[in-house]
Amino acid sequence: MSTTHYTIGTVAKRYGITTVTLRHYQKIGLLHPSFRGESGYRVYKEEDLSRLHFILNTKNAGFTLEEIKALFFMIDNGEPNKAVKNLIHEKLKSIQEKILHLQKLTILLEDLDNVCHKQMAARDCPIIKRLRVNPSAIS
Amino acid sequence: MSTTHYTIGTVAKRYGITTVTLRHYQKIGLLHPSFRGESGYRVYKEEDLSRLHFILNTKNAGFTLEEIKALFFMIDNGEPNKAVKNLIHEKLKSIQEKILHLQKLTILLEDLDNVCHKQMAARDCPIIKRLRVNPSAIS
DNA sequence: CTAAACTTTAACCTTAAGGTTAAGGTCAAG
DNA sequence: CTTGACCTTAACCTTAAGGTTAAAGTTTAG
Repeated sequence: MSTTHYTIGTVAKRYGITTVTLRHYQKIGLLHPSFRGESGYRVYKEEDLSRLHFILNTKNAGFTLEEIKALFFMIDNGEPNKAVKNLIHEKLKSIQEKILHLQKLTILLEDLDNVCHKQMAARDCPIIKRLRVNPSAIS
Repeated sequence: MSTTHYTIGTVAKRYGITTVTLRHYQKIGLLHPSFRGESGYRVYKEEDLSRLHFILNTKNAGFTLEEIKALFFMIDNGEPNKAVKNLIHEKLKSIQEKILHLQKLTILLEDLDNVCHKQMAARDCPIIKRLRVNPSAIS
């Protein structure tokens, strides 16, 4: 039950991040160390690490730091789970849109690739001509 | 064969961009007006508009302004088309990676969504617990 | 001729998520 | 006790692609 204390560097190493990142998280109000030692050094406790876990995992799940802050707010204020689900649904929607856009780009680029022959000089390449001349070749 | 001249605002309106954008393109060396009038105003000619077409189309195709600069360099220096194709292939590869990543995220988020019930308080939500507790639940 | 609309420049702001640097204080090991 | 590793802060830099603002000069329409 010994309440273990960690300095910023120790925490950073353990989680594969940098001390700059931890200070940044503090500055934007995402993760504050439990307290400061006499020297003014940040002191992190287990519960801080748990919170950091959450942050890193959620970030990895594609949420921005701002969104994670919103999540914490919901959790701390006992808001209904519905809000959390909504956030996830919005995320899913925006991801679907991104995927769709990228798939369109893929088709376009493959198309451009096909009309183009290796030996040609770049300035004569149909890719170039097509991009240069036709205003609505690409949407 | 009248060489038509355009001011920056006219060009911007015609292409649905702003004058800021045009100045920006000039600053980064992407598009220079053919010359300046007596007043110092930028004067764009047809060939500048053609180049602008190319820029906007290519940008829409997912290339960054830096990459478009590189394309212009290839074209101007008569580099072989192979270089252009290579750029496209790299673009395609990075797009595929992005799509894959987004698809993984989708699965993860749908998974989280499913384990979560609307009525619960956010702090008790399995989503939250899962994200909080398990360091490797998310990759 | 005058007011509105347009243009010029430089310099700063924006998002996201930190990185870098400077100038200094602190802690642990030898 | 001193050296090196670690910590502090503030302030600025980074990417991408512009947006905003200010203070001034120019052009055009009524």
